[in-house]
Amino acid sequence: MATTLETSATVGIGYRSDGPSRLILDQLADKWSMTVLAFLDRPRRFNEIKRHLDGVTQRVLTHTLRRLERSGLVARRVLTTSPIGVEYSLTPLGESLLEPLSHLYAWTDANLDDIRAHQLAYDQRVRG
Amino acid sequence: MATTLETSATVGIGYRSDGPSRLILDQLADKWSMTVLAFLDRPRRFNEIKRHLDGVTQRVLTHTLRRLERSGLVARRVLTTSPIGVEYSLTPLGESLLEPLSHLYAWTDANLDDIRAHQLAYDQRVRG
DNA sequence: CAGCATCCTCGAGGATACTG
DNA sequence: CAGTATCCTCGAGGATGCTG
Repeated sequence: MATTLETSATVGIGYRSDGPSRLILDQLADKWSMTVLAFLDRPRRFNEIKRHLDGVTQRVLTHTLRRLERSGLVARRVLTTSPIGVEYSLTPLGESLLEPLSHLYAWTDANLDDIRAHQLAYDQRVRG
Repeated sequence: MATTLETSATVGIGYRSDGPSRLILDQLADKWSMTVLAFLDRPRRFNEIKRHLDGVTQRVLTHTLRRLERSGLVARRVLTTSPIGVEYSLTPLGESLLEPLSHLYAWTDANLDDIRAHQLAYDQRVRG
C-alpha cells in the first residue's frame, strides 16, 4: 500500500488522495468555514459572525468555529463583559491561508462565466 | 513563509458565501474530484482512474467525472475500439486550475505539522 | 470496458427549545 | 450573549448486480 511517488511528475502538482492536501480540503470544504475565514479580517463577536452568515444556525456555527479553532486557524477569546462575550479572530496561521486561497478566488472570478457556459451547454445537450 | 503580500491583513480577499468561489468549492470539495484532476496529467481510461483511486466505486467515479465534464474541466472521449473505451483528459480550463490549486497544496505541505500539533493539543485540552 | 439501476448507510447541517 | 441538548431531514457516497 506504500504508494510510490510516481504521480503526476509532468504537472508537478503533488496531490494525492491520502496526502495532506486532503486534510486541508476536508477542513475547508464544509458549508461555512471559508466564509468565516474571509469575514475575520478583524476580531468578530459570535453573533456578529452569525448575522453575517445568512441562514447559519447557532449549532452549526459553533461547530464550524470549534473545528477552525482546533486546527489553529482561528483563536477564541472570552470577554469578561457584563453579558459574557466571545471574540473570534484569525491566528497568524489562519491569515497565512488567505493568500493561497486568494489564488483560487482569482481563478474563479476569471473563469466563472466559462464554467457556467459549459454547465448550461452540457445540461441542454443531455436534456434535449 | 511570511509573504510580502499585504493582502492578508486587510479585507483584500473577495470571498462571499453567495459568490462564485462558493461554486468552485462545491465543485472541488467532494471526495474524489481533486484526486482525479491531479491524476489527469495525461489522458486516462476509466478503469485506469478507478484503479488509481483506491476505494472508489464505479457509480461514484462516473458521477464525479460527469460533474467535472459538465463544468468543462474534463473532456470525455469515446474510443471506438473493440471493447468500447472511454478516455478522460483535462481541458485547458481544467489545466489552468492546477496552478492556483498548487498554492493550496504548498501551503498544506508547509503547515501540516503545525495544524496536526494544534489539533492534538486541542483534543488533549478538551480531554478526548 | 464503462457504465446504469437499486437499495442502504451515515453524518453534515438544520429546527427548536433551553440556559449560565 | 453564546452557547447546549434533542430530534430530524437529506443527499453524498458505498454495495451489489445487470448490460450494450
